[in-house]
Amino acid sequence: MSYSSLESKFIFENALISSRISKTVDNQLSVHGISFTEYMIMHNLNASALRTMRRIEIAQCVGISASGVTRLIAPMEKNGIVEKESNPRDARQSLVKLSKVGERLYEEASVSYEFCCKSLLKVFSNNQLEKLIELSGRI
Amino acid sequence: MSYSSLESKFIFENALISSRISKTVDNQLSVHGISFTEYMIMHNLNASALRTMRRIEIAQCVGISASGVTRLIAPMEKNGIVEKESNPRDARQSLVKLSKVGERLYEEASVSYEFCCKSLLKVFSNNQLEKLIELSGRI
DNA sequence: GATTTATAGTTGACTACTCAAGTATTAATC
DNA sequence: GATTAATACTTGAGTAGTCAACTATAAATC
Repeated sequence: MSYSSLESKFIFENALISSRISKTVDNQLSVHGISFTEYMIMHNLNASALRTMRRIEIAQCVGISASGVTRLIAPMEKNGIVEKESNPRDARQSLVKLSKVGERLYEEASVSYEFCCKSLLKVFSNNQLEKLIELSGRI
Repeated sequence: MSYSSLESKFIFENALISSRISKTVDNQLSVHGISFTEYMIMHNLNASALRTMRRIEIAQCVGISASGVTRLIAPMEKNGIVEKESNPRDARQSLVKLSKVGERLYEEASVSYEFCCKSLLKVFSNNQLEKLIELSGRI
């Protein structure tokens, strides 16, 4: 395959690689009944103060739109993974909180997720991984 | 944000970065009326012998399923970008050929694509890009 | 050469989003 | 303090795929 530049080559290959990665992760997480995006949300909720975030914050840190969050959170709430809370200071906001059930599910799924990440990246040394993270972080 | 390992950190960040990249590219290509995936298909068709490929080959080199190709190619055919051909040796196959119109559209879109890639990756030297391509190629 | 198995592609039903427009509320401005 | 502008979120309609089941054809096997 011919490329006009290194840049276009990287963009092409990155698209292929990351689609393969997210399919693998999705597949691995499906035994817990959740998607990669849902796992990312749970990860961010778990790491935040009070395990609570605003919907717009969630959108930003998983890279989807506000309406994407609305549609994604609805079934998670129905399944008891997250709970809806309101901010008494601002009635526009609808806060999302990781429930006890969600916390346990997150911990279980994390085992699969970690395993999956390690096996996807097993060819790399820690040094190489750090280099890769540093480089791609600049994009 | 806390991560359990370098591996999981990379997988998370890669997902965010590549979603941002493909949104940017999609946006840039939208002035030509095509998506990133369509551009990738045209790129592969243009690079192949006789500018013709089987649908399964297309699926593999852009990372989508066979049915995804069917649905993606249909409107491209309607718009005259590609043409359907058949293989006299194997009646199951339905070949896809880049038309003259498609070829010109590809060349025009390539200008935008190249520009977009370069501006996304302008922080990197050629050496760094090669390192990045080499490293991520191992995944 | 009939049957069984594999391959190429399509279709229906679904998921996971997107954008544009709308509602509700808060903040800024006059 | 009324009006305007901005923010937070939801909703309807649409896009870009997925998977499982199907049809058609070709290749392998008996």
